[in-house]
Amino acid sequence: MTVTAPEPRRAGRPPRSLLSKDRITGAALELIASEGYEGLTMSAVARRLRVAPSALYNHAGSKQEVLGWVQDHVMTMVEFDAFADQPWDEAVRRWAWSYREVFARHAPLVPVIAVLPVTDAPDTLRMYEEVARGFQRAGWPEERIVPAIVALESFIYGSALDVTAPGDIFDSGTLADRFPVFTSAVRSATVAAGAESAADAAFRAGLDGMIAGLRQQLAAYSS
Amino acid sequence: MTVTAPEPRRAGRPPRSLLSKDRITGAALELIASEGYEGLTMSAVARRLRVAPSALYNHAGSKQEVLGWVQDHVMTMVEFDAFADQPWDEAVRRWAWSYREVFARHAPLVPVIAVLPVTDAPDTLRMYEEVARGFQRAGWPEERIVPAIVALESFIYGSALDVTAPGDIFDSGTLADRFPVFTSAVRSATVAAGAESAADAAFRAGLDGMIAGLRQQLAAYSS
DNA sequence: GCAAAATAATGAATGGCATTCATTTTGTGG
DNA sequence: CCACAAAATGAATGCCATTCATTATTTTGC
Repeated sequence: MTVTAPEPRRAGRPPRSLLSKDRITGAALELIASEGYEGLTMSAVARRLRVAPSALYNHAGSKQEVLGWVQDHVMTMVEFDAFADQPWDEAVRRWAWSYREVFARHAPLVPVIAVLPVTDAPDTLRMYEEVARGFQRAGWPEERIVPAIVALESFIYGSALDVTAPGDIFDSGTLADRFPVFTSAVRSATVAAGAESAADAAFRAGLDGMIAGLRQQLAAYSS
Repeated sequence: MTVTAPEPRRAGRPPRSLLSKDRITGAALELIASEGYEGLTMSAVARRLRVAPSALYNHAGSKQEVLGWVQDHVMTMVEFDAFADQPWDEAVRRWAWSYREVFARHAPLVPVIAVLPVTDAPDTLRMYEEVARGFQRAGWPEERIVPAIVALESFIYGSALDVTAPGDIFDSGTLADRFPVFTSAVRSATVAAGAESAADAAFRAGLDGMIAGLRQQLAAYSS
């Protein structure tokens, strides 16, 4: 009985194309899930697709571009359906919590987003469209919608990074006695947080605050 | 007349130490100022200090550690003196604007901060101490101070990233007609922003909102 | 005061990375 | 059917952080 040989592929265009934007994105996502972002290299993606690294460059111009595809896919995991049937406050709250959770698991994407235009990211645009409609329905004047969304997003991205921080990030160590107020406040907050993580407590406080503050701006505008 | 030869240094410990934490940090900061963060490599730092790259590793364990030193220095550029003599709202506002401006010029540090403990960053701790005191003086209960600061910081970091985004980041391109509400809102916001950048408008809206929302939480707590 | 150890430099690797290029093969449109 | 585009291989490039053996100097312990 003969085992089918590994049979390394010869050079030259294969009968049927081995790669595509979707296949590359899929392999990248699998890799991220199993190895994390440190494991996301062009070589690793190629290996997973049983292809030479250089083959990827027939489909993607750069690793950055692949990251852009990943990013657009990750955006589909953010839940924004609450905007369809919930009051504005509640919809924003659910959207924001989901958004943060997704990007906390994809923190290395956060700095990428800032640089990446949304132009070729249809799924990302779909989310923005729905969110903008939710704001509109709640009575937001058109020119204030985008600033409000951007402000919320900025908070969400920053908070997603905060989730990945080590729990003892504020440990002042040997310098504690030089900074008594802060040191005591950190201890006190840790105790008060209880089961909830410090990051969750901060996100809750900030999000509720921002929603209240934005609603207040809206009310001021309406009157 | 003889020119003093370049005289390459021989191997072996030099009479007087050429490197130190401060000198390395200084060289890194100069490099960042002139070349940006892409130019910040261990080789470039070494070149600027007229030293072999490997010499740096007698003083820093890794590039990450150097980045930590840079980060602590950058933190000293954030202005927080308003907490000494201004009402809470105004002090927070000034601190936040300054904080965002500094880190917009050092955006690549933002993801680093999230991971980096504050333990060995005395200047960073100095800022936190002063800010915490400001909150305390304004009547904040001890256990709510840190979550509020973290929430503000998260927003600030996210907004600093937003500043570096290209102006047309929300250009929906050929897909515009599929997302009419969002597309129109983007246009409308751009017009309304006028001279002010879109990022500034969003930051203003978000910051004012969050300050108002936090103040409201404080009031609810006090009563 | 002297030997041993710690310190701090050089210079030569190492291995990983994204990316480019010449080459080969195959599919496709005029 | 033929030229050209598309899609693969494999070799090479250059950059990067980091390690290690080596050397010279200072510091420290006896």
